[in-house]
Amino acid sequence: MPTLRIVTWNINSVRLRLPLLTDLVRDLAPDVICLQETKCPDELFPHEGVAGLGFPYRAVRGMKGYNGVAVLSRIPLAIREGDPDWCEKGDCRHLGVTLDVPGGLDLHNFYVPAGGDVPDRAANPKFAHKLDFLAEATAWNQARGPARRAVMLGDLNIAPLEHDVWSHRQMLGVVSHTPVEVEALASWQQAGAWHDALRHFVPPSEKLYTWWSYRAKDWAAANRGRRLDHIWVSQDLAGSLSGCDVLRAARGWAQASDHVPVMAEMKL
DNA sequence: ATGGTAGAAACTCTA
Repeated sequence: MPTLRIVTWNINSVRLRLPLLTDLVRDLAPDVICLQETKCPDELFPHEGVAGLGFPYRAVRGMKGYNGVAVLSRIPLAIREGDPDWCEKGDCRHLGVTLDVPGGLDLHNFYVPAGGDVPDRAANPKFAHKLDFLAEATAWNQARGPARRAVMLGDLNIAPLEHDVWSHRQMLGVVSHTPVEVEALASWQQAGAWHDALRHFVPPSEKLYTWWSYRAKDWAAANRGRRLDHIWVSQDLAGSLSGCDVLRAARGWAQASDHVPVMAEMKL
């Protein structure tokens, strides 16, 4: 039974942190790596460096300065055509591919808008964009029906559960954990009947973070993290899940991203 | 109520 390891990581500049991918590959041995915030136009993507790490199949969707997603794979893949241009912005926040495994496997790599600082749709256009993006994604999944043989992952910029943040009470008014965002994410998850691969293994009573702010004096001592990065699988794959990992040590690497890699393993 | 840090890019935006 072939094992498939999939990693999602908001790398926060693929060119700056290309050397850290070596450490990620060493520590997690992924078959597929999904990146967000590559901040790199496609013509400048470091293809040779990534190929040298053992990822001959790559799909990239980047732009200058902001956003950008990429899928790096040991397994052949095809870029999905016809997926939406979210909020008609052309801003490189989604890349859908089909992996060439027996039976095929759809993989959707998302970078959901962060949403700015003020959790008010009327006062803050970035928050409105985040909610609109989530509503579009929900409608998209609703129209397609429950996902089958599919993985949905990325930096979703929402920490949905009480123990996905360091203090539920103190975070209720902070963008990423407000009730309106949490409800929107739950609607999306329900629309696709997605199964949370990390919480499949880690009980909801246990704290679990994938992001720690750059602004803390000592991120590890303060440990005021949030679980913003997610891996969801379709219900038909839930029984195939065989493990997961959050590479917390990556937050302590030299020139670290503020997000750490998150891995799910399944026996296909 | 505010500022703290980081990256890309280019004198400012986004997170």
